[in-house]
Amino acid sequence: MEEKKTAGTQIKEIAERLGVSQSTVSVVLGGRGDSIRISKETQKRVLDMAREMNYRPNIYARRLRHAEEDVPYVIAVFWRTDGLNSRMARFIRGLYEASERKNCRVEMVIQPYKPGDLMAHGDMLSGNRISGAIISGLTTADQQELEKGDYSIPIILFERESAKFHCLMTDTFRTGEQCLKYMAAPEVKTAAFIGFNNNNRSERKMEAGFIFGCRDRGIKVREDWNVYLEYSSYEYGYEAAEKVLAHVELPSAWLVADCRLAGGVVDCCHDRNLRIPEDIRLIFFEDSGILKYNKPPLSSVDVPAYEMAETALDIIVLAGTQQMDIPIRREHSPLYFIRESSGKQ
Amino acid sequence: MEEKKTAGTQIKEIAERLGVSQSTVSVVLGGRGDSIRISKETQKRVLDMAREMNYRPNIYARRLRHAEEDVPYVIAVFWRTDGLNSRMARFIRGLYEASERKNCRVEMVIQPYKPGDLMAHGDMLSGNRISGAIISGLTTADQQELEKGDYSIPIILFERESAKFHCLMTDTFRTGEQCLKYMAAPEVKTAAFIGFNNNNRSERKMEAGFIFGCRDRGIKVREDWNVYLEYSSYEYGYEAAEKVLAHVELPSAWLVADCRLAGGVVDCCHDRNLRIPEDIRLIFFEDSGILKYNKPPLSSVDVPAYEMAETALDIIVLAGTQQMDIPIRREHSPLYFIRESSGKQ
DNA sequence: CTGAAAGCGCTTACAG
DNA sequence: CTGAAAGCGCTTACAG
Repeated sequence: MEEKKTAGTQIKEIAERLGVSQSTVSVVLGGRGDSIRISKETQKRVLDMAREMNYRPNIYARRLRHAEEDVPYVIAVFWRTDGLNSRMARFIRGLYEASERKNCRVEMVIQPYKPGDLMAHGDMLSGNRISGAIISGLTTADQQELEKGDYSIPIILFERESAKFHCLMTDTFRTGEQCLKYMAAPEVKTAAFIGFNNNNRSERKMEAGFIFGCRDRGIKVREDWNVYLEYSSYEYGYEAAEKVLAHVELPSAWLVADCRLAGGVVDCCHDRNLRIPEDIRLIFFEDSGILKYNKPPLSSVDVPAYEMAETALDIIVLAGTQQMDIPIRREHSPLYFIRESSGKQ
Repeated sequence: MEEKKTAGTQIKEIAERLGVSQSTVSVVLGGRGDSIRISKETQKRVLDMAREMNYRPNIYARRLRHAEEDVPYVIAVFWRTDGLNSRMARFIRGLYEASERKNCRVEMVIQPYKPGDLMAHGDMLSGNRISGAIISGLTTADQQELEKGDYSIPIILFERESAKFHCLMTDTFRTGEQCLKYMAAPEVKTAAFIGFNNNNRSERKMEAGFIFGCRDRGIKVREDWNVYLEYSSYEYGYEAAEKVLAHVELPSAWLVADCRLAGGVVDCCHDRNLRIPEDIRLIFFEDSGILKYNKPPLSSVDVPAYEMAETALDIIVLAGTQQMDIPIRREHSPLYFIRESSGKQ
């Protein structure tokens, strides 16, 4: 009465209904019915009943039973569905190779989530179901919900500030300054930042660093020249470039917060007969394959996914034994890919 | 004596060494020492011993203990480390969204592997540790090793033929024919295929389809015009284009087996003052972001990762209850992205 | 050919 | 504040 049963069917139930023993059911369901010489008829009855009762084996019970020699770290990687791109793949690779270098077994569970709906997978984070979690692409709302919970596993946020969880980030303020530095030149008169509406602190700091860099160098930049977009696409990039061009004086230096805007930005400049980098200097955030082989090659700056993966693994391993009351906060330097579009050095 | 113990430390051992009970150790290690009011001293002793003995909790035991209401399918996705790109991310997304549509819980474990070394992770496939496996990027050698084993879970190969495992593929012969059809025109005189050395049947069939299509239309194509590369990169693409250009008569139509060659191929044509598509028509295999925004936009054909993910999930769910003696083989139609580079339709 | 029982490693009432 | 015991769902010797 009191005791709640699990929702799913278990082997025991199948056995009871059929009036056979658990082992018989287990063996048949495990595909070893023939080798153990269970009668064909019994096998069929078991299989039919399993189907009828919609039986699904509990993988965790099986694994426990098999008692693996070397228990792996089970690491959940939460990634936004709209960010499932090559950067995610790079991160996975980084995590894999870090685990090889450290010679520790890792099982990577990738858990996509819809922005704003992270907590739909909240049960994964509680009850010690995993060794640790890495969460990327968090929105402010998701983070608020997340912070409400109480977790006993290490949780690592990417590019987000938190007093409660471990944070791995790039120093974006400095990145903004540095990007301006790469593009600055005596002839550069104005600058602009093309970013997003979504209230992301990390990006704001990049913008701030960029603007302060401009101030230091006497390059004009005004908040109302900057453009804030809803979304990243070719079309938005084109439109953003048009808007900026309505204001800035040439030559100008632009820091663009997402490489998926690159095609549109570059084409707009081209359509207006503006030369890159002579008239417009450009650096994009995130280094995708489109940039390097553009004419001219486009400069970019990217998150060091590879190193961040290694640090994340370090934290999870450490948290395995250490009691970590104070969350770790680590800033990595970004990766700069300086090519022609930002002007000659 | 007989009985083998697991390699790792268990809570029981810690408790024995410390002369306390398992529950005490469990509670402290679970981070609930304070709320259960275990003395600070005991807590410290437990924590220290756990560290000393290098204790790592068995996640599977924990999960079993928590007896989740709804047991998920645990699906391992094997992916080659050198192929961890946006296509993998797209596939993960396809699998995730398919699981949502079907309303069935899926835990995706992504297991990167080095080509030629798949079986280093072979234990994951045996002993019913997972509900099913999807293997992408298999080399011939890896497949041979794989076929030797005996598995009771559904294993699904991507773009590989097998009599033993389920196979999800695109009809590449037809793809080759179809690509030629898109590029064929009265003025096209010759054609060439740029591919790889690696003996991949799927690609060979694409080449064959392409060549037979040429034959049907009286377009000249000779095996020694075709180029087979070691690797995919800008440089190899450039080099390949140079080699082909030493032979073919213009205008010509090329089917190029990997989009990462695109930059080099396009630049080589450009450097020789050849126009796309007037002099050279091009279609690439795999649709990456570089293609669409090239000048001119490049045509491509790609694997329908999204649909394949859905079919893969179907198979795994089906195999959960059904005894599937005969492996399923399913051919999906590829996705064509026909743009300017293949000539006007 | 089939069944009863042990046990994988953990957590959690419950009793003291 | 701590310990003994039950049990999560499964598989596998072992005995019949």
